[in-house]
Amino acid sequence: MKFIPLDYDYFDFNSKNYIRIIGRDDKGKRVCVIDDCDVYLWAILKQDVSDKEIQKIINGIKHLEIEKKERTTKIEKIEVVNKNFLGKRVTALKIFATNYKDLHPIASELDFIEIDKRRGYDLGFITHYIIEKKFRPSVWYEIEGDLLNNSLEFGGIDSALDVDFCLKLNSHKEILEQKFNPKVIAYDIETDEFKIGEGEILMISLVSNYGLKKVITWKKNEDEEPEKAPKFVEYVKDEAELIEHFVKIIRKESPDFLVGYYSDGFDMPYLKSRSEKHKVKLSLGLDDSQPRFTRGINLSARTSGIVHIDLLKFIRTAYSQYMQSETLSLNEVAREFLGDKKIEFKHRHSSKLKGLDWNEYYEYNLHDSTLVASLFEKMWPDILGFSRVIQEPIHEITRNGLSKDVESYILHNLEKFNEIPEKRPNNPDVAERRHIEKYEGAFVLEPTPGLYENLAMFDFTSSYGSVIVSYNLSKSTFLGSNKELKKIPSNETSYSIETGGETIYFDKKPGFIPEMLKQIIESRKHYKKELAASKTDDPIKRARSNAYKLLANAYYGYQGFFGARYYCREAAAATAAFAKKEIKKAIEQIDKNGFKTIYSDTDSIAFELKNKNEKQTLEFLKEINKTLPGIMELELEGFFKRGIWVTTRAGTTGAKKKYALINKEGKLKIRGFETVRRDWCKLARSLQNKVIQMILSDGNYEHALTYTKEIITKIKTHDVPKEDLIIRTQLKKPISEYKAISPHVIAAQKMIEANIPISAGNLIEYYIAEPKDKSKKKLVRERVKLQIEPGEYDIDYYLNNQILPAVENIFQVLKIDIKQIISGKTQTTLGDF
DNA sequence: GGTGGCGTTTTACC
DNA sequence: ACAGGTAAAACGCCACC
Repeated sequence: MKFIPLDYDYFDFNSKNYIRIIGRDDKGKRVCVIDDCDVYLWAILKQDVSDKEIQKIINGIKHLEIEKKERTTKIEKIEVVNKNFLGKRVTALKIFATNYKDLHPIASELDFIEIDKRRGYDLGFITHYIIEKKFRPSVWYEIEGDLLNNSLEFGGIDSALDVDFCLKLNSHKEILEQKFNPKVIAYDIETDEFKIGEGEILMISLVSNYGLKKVITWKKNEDEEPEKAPKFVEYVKDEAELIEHFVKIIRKESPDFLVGYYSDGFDMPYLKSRSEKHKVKLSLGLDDSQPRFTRGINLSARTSGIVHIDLLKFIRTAYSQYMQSETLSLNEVAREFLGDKKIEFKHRHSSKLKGLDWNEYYEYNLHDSTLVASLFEKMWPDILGFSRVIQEPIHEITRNGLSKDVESYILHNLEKFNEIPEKRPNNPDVAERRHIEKYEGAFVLEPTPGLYENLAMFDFTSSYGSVIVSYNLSKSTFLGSNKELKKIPSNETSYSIETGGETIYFDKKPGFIPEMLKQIIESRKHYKKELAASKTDDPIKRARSNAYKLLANAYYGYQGFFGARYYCREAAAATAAFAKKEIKKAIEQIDKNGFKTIYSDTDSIAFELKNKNEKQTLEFLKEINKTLPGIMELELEGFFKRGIWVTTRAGTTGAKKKYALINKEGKLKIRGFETVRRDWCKLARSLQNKVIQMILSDGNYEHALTYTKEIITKIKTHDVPKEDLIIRTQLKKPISEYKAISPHVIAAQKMIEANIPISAGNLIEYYIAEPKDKSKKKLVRERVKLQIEPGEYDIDYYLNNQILPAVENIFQVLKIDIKQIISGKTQTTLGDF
């Protein structure tokens, strides 16, 4: 039969590990596949251990047993194998045992002096299985096996599972490109208290991608006539019945994916807590099991056989760095991806709702699930693509961070290099790495403030990634520094770079990490090209391209990340240093060839064309690319009609990471300015945006100045609506942990006093109000008010701390002193002094 | 007890 | 739990009057 594996789980039977995969066949039937695989770990031997000694070790460990309450784990066999570890040839013992969970204690028992390292016991059984059997998630297979039909094998697993077929796998063969339309249900709960354990679940909405659309609720107002409720509403008796009914629907529909938004942290734990309270079973699993929660700071909820997805988590790692949205609220994310938005609904406690208010509430609840379902449809190609590229199941792919994604990719590709996996760092290792001094990072050129015309911008494609590949920078290729090496490696065989006052060396013989990254970058290029060439958009190909792009961009950060298996601070430092060297070289070339560099940051260079035209610039680009090392490549980011760079607030130097460009079509590219910062009020941001836009399109300040004066007048006459003055700042940690009590901390305290639940991660909104007593209240935080608090805004604050700083430096480039205009004085020229 | 100056903390961006 | 670089606001603290 044809089969696509979706949900991976494992169980023990007769003390051995079995994998249980649930997926679908091509007819849409639910299928469960049982399989097992070799379980082993590696003991890497020291160099030149004799055969006799090896035999002695084997004899010493082959009778090793790990006694556990529920099982005894034994060594099954031991092989001697030639492998690579961190690029070096090693002889290793492949020690097969009966249970993966006991590999760690076995490793601890291997205390022979000839054994150098123990590896391969900390991958997690599912990852180990996928590597071992190459039965990869989210890919179609032609499979063959023995049907289990009320069989007693595996403790009667098939009869306990709610699937159409259950079989023991004999063989599997990948099939190319077969379409898969998953069955998806999005869900969302509404409660009358936000805190888990303190309120009741009022209603649950369910929306599928095949027509299901429901709100289940036990809340109806007595004076409401039920026939007036929308058709999609289904009433139940009470909260307990609500949960039972929800479970019944999910189990009956048996979707592949149950999708929520922040559902790992809210909906699922809430459901669990309420079901415990009412002593009803939340048996969402196909094996009748309840959701399992992984402990740790970040809750994650796993339902057996039905993959539970918290879309928020996937969005955070896969998209957020490329998104415009300032928060990851469902509302804003839906607006960005779907152009849709949440139905406005003022949340009130359920006791305050009456009559037809409830209908609005139902609609609102349903709409949230509709949004989640649509978002899922949009993101599904990426989820599938990520799962296939990284080779981890969808449950993991949708929750992992970038470092985990990179690491999984590496682990699943080690075999091509005959590599034994490196271990996870232990706590002392991590602690030590975290305390190592930071290394020097990117190069940022200080711009000369001014208004420039006729510009171009180049940037390095996958900059750091291409440096890692071109200079072969990784843990396994790092040779050491001049301070510790007895013999300095030659230029023929190594790359060298200065960083932190020493010279460090990397082998030229390609290492497996740069080689893998090279593959990633090439694949990305390949898919991108294919996409550009085809007339129709292929979401699956686009997704693959996206996955490779994300991986390529995260590799550098991964090597410098303290939690990484393949952590290598030197490789990360060298990457930054080589990138710096290359971009400086490129700037030199640009200036030597008749252009004039204005600004550069990390991997991009903005310059004036001067007397050259666009065609000549592109020809120059081709030429410079011929001189770049390895796979490094510059590309054109764009041509621009005009651009502005300003001074810092202190006014003495050019401000870095802050500029605005406009192209011939009038499209703006604004970086770093307050316009793009969410912790500035709307008024200041939109004014700055307008001013930038007017100056860049006109090339002079007349319109911008007139407009600014209008805004100033509005502020002075208290004519600005409060919502335009709201400042939004994220609360990054619990209130008690703040050493400096800034305005947003005060606002957060006020919210708690007003019974508005907030916690770390929330956006805090407030405005600065006029002080009652003008003489006192010097500090900004003493004038903080929440939007719901009555009061007038503080004119001085908004003029001097929001409006003025937003436009001052921009006008200053055009020699206009906006400060004088704000303070109401007439313009003075130097001549007046 | 207020003020100026400078360092520190904090956020958000590149 | 990817990295470092940078601007800027506001607080915190101390010397000083």
